[in-house]
Order: sequence, then C-alpha cells, then structure tokens
Amino acid sequence: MARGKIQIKKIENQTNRQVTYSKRRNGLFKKATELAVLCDASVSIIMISSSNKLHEQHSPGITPKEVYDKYQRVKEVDLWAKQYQKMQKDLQELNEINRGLQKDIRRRMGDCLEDLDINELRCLEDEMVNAVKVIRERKDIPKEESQYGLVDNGEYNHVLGYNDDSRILALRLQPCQPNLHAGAGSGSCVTTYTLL
Amino acid sequence: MARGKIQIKKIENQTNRQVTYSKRRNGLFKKATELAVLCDASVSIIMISSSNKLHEQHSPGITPKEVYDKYQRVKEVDLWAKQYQKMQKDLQELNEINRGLQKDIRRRMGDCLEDLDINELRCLEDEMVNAVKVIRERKDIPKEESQYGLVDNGEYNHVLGYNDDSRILALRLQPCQPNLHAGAGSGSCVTTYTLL
DNA sequence: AACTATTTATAAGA
DNA sequence: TTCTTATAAATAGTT
Repeated sequence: MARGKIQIKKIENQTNRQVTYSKRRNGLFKKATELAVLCDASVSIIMISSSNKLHEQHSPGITPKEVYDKYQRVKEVDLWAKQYQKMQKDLQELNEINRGLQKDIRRRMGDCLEDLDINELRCLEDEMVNAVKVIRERKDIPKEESQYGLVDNGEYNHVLGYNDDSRILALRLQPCQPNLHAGAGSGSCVTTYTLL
Repeated sequence: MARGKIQIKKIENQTNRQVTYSKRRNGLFKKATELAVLCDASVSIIMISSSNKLHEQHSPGITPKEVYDKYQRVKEVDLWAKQYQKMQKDLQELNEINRGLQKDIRRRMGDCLEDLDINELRCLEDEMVNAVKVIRERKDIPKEESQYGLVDNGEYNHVLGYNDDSRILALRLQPCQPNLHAGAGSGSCVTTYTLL
C-alpha cells in the first residue's frame, strides 16, 4: 500500500514475509487499541505466525479468560465440554455407587430393610451370621501385632451421616492394601484424572 | 483520519460511536485477513462492544478452540483449572469415601479385619448382632406389601467386585427415599455438578 | 530501524 | 445503513 500496490497473497520470500508480519501486526494492534478506546469496546487478538509463534493483545480491563467465557456463553458452546464430560460422568457414577454402598451398610445395621424381599432378608441374615462368626474367631485370637505397640493414629473419618455415635463404625480411609483373597475389583475404581 | 483528525478517546455521542465501531471493525477484520494471507498466519479476533455484543473473526483453517489450546500451551496456564480442580477434588474425595465404605462392608462380611483392634472388633460384633436381630424380626413379619404383588424389576447393580456370588448383597441403586429415623446426612452427599 | 511515495482507511457529510 | 470524498494513517519498497 505504498510504493506500489501489492497482491493479497502469501509472500513467498521468507524475510519479506517476516518483516511484513511484524509491521502489519503492529498496525493491527494499533487499530485495535484505537477502536477499543474510541468505541469503549474490548478487543482480544491472538495470532499465530507461520513460524508458529504466538502474539496477542487484549484491551485493558479484560482477560482472555473473560473473553472466552463470554464467547462460550454467547455461542452457547462449551469448547472443552468433552474434557469435562468424562469427569462429570465419573462423578455421577461414583455418587450412585456411593449411595448404593451406604444403603448396603444401613441394611447391615438393620435400617432400610423395607424394600428387601424375604429371600434377600434371608441371604443378608446368613451372610451376617457367618461374618459374626469370623469376627468372633478373630476377636479371640491373641493379637501378635499388639506386641509392637499398635497405636491409634486418630485419623478416623466418619463418612456416614449418623448422629447416634454408638452405631458408627469408624472407617479408616487409608487405602485398603491389596487383599488377594477378597477378590478383584477393590482397586479398580480408583482412578486418577489428569488434566489435558 | 479523514476530513479532520480525531482524538483517540471515547466517542461520547452514542450514534457516532456505533457508526465508528462498525466501520473500524470492518477495517480491523480486513487488515487481519490481509495479514493472515500475506504472512501465512492465523489471526483470531474477538471483540465485545460497549453494548455487550460480541463480534469475532478467525482465519480459515483454525478454530477458536485451537487458538486457545495453543494459547494455554504457550502461556503454560490453564484458564479453567479452577473449574476442573473442584471436580477433581470431589472425585478424589468420593473415591476415598468409596474405598472406606467398601472396606466397611468387607469388615461386615468378615474380611479386612486385620487392622481392627480388639475394641473395634467388639463394637462391630455388637452392632452386627443387634442388626441381625432386627433383620430376623423383619423377616418374620408377614409382609403387607407382598399382597400388592411386589415385583423384582431386575434392576440390580452389583458394585462390589466380588466374584463369589453367594456373598454378594445386591444393591438397589435407586435413591434411598428420605429415611427420617436413619438420621441426617443420607442425602447430603448427593451432589450434582453443573457445568458453567 | 528510518524514509517516503503511494495506497488504504476513514470522519464527516449526504 | 450505504455512498462520497477530503484527508489522515498505514505501509511497500528502498536505504
């Protein structure tokens, strides 16, 4: 636009292209600033050069995050929805599983039995009677560990919302060490979620 | 820049401002397009007017998402990290709670008793013996509900990884109806996570 | 990076 | 909103 008109097409000469990029980038940013001031607007520009460098300018008083939050609101899209969705789904599933586990525990405490049929009640009873036997046996073994001074570290976490303390079985929340005879699956639900 | 120089400051006249915004926006977009073509670059512009309208232009071959993904990579920031972090944290907590609940259930089945001391074993035993009494009472009540044809709808979900079917107490995963005598907290852990 | 001839953008008016 | 046009600003090619 000076000393001769130019065609708007890719400048093949690498050096010229670089120089023009720099000049016009400054021009663009200046225009953006003027526009923002004159018209009381917010302008956000991000450009990526052919050499893969990033340049940006954002009107004062607005952050790229704000611009994109608004962008997503206006366009009614969530550009990163897919990345959330897995977590979202996992959360829901975990909540469901949790509710199920809590209900199971309540039944083993004598609550929430209303919707069990007679067979399920029998099954539960048998299971618990057997378990009580195991617990009694265990209780009557002189514990070798106690010789090493087993200490209560106080790190109990009560995760059930019962107010009647006498009914709470404190849950230790340390990860259950791989317990081979207990079957598979105990560790499989423990997932870590890495971002991006 | 024509018919008289202007000061670069906010145009107070609303109409003039609007007109200038429109003209200069076109100018800016045109410049951006030229720059992108001449220099083989990608330019992404998002602007928000004083009347809170959004205008945008993106070079062909690049999406706003790509621009922002690159932006975040280059700047080594995650603009939405805080929004993830809460979910991330919730997931971890739920996983911990879950492990605790599963361990509790195992204990009530006679497993994982190794790290309970003698008092805890006694407490557990008492609790279970009492619960068994309740279950037995319940079992021996002729169920009124059965007159209405209580049907097994088959929607059981097994959430524990036990392979030995005889030991599974099938968990119904329908939400537990508010159970007043069971105490508070049964519903409080059920959270829904809405995005943005 | 600076210069400058020329093109382009645009402010004001219609 | 669009057109017109005098003028300001941007910039291509050169140094």
